[in-house]
Amino acid sequence: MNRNLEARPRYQVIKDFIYQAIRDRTYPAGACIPPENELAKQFSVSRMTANRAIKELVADGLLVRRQGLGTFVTRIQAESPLLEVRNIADEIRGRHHIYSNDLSLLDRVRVDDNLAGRLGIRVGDHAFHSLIVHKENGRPIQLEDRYVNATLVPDYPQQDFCQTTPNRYLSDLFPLSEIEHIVEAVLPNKQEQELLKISPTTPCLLVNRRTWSEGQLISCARLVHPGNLYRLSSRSSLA
Amino acid sequence: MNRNLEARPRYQVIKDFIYQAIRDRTYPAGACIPPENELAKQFSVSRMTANRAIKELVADGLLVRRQGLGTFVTRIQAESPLLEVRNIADEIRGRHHIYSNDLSLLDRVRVDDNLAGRLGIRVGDHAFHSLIVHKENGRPIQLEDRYVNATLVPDYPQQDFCQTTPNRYLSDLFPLSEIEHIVEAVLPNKQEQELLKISPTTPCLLVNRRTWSEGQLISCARLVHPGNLYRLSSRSSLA
DNA sequence: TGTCTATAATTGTATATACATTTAACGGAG
DNA sequence: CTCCGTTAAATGTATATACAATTATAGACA
Repeated sequence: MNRNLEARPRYQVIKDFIYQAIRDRTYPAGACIPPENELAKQFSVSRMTANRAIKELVADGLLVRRQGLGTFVTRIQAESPLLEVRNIADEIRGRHHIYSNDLSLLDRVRVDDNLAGRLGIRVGDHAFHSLIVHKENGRPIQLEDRYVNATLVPDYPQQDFCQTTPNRYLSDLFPLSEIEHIVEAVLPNKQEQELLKISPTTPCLLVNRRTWSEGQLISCARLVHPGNLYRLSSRSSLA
Repeated sequence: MNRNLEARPRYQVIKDFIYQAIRDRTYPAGACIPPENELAKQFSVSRMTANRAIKELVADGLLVRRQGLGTFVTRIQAESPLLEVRNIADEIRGRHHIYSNDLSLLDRVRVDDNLAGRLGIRVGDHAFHSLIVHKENGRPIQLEDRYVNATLVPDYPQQDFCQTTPNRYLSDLFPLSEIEHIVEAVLPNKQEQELLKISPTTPCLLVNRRTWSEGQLISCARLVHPGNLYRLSSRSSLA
C-alpha cells in the first residue's frame, strides 16, 4: 500500500479504465460492463474496491446499475456544458451593436466570512472588488459585480477595463479549468436599479459565476441582467 | 441484517439524521459535524457505514471534508438542479422532501400561429395542453405549462400524472435526442400568481424547454419557478 | 403448453480490521 | 521567540468476508 511513488488509488485506476473504454466505445451506450467480481479479479483488488469505482461512475452519470442484472453504460450521455463563458463584449459585437462600459468601483477589500466561503480563501485575506456596467448601444445590459483573489492576481487593478473586460483578462492569464453557474430570478436592489437604470419591479436574471484554474478559485462574479433584455439559451444534442 | 420489516438501510438513517440536522441548523453552515468514529458509535454501525453516509452527502454537496481536520457543512448551500433533463419529482425526492402535484388543466387544442411555430407543426393541427403545479412539501415550486404533439403522442391524456410526470412519461416513450432551454426572468401573470400562490412582484425564473426525439419535436414546456425558491445550477469541467 | 420453482448471477448492505495521509497543536531545542 | 519534530485526531484507501435482495433462466411438473 506504499503509494509514495504510485500516487493513484487503485479504485481510480479502475475508474479511468472504464471511463476510457466508454469513451472509445469499447463499451458502447447501453452495453453491459464486467461484473464487480470480474473487475476485482482482473485488477487484483477486492470486490469493495471495484464497487467503489463503479459507484462513483454511477454518481457521475456514466453508468447505471440494476440489481440482479448488471451495470450498463448510460444511454443519454453528456449533459451539456451549459452557459459557456461568454464574453459579454464579444456577444454584443456579434450582434453588430456597440459595446461600452462604465467602471463604477474598483477597490481592495478584506474578505468577510461570507465572501471567504465563496472565494475559498481565509477570512481577512485580500480580494479585489470591481463593479462594472456593460452597455449595448449605450444602454445598460449587465451589471458585473466581481471579486478576484488578490494573491493570485495582484495586477488586477492596473488593467484598463475599457479595453479588456475582466473576464477576458482573467481567462487569458489563467487557463480556465472549471466553471460554475447558479442562476436565479431576483428583483434589483437600489444600487442595481440606479446603475442599470431600471425600475424596482423589473425582474432580473442573476447569474453567479465562479471560475477555477488548476483547482484554484480565481474569481467570483455576480452578473445581473434586466429580464426583458437578456436570455440564456442552450441547445444540446444527446448521444 | 433482516430488513424485511425495517426497509431503510442503516447508512440512509444516518444520512437522514445529518440532513435534518443541517436543515434545522443544528449544524449551521461551516460547522463541523461529528467524526466518523463517533457517528459509528452513536448509531451502532461500523465506521465504513458512517463513511458511506457522509461520502454520499459530500457527493450531494451538503458537506465538505478535509483530511486531518473533519467534515463541515457546506457554506454555499442550495445548489439545486442542473440545467438538464431533470425530473422535478426525482429532484424533490432527492432532497428527502415530499413531492406532489395538481393537474389543473388538460385538454386538446388546435394550435394557433404562435404555437405552431414553437411546436413545429401546422396551424390547425392538434396538440395536448396540460397545466400542472408541482409541489415540494405541499408548497408550489414549479408551474409546468406544456404542449405535446398530439399526432406523435395520442395517449398523452390517458396518463395518471399523479404517478408519472409528463417529463418521465415522454422520455420513457421517446428516447431524448435533443433539448433546448431558454431562460429568462419574468414577473408572473395573474394565473401564475394564483396557481403558485405568489405575489405579483415575485420575480420568477422562466425556463422554456423543448425536446426532440429523432428530429421530431415532441413537446414544449414553459416552466415557471418562483425566484426565491429555485435556482438553476451547473458546474462543468473544461478539458 | 403453461406455470411454478429452484438456482445462479449480480448487485446491495454491512462489518471488522489495517495501515496511509493530512493537519493542527504541543513541546522541546536552539 | 522561532524552528522542528512528535503526537493525536481525523479522514483516505484497501481487504476479506458475510449475508440480503433482485432478476433471468433453466428445468420440473401438471
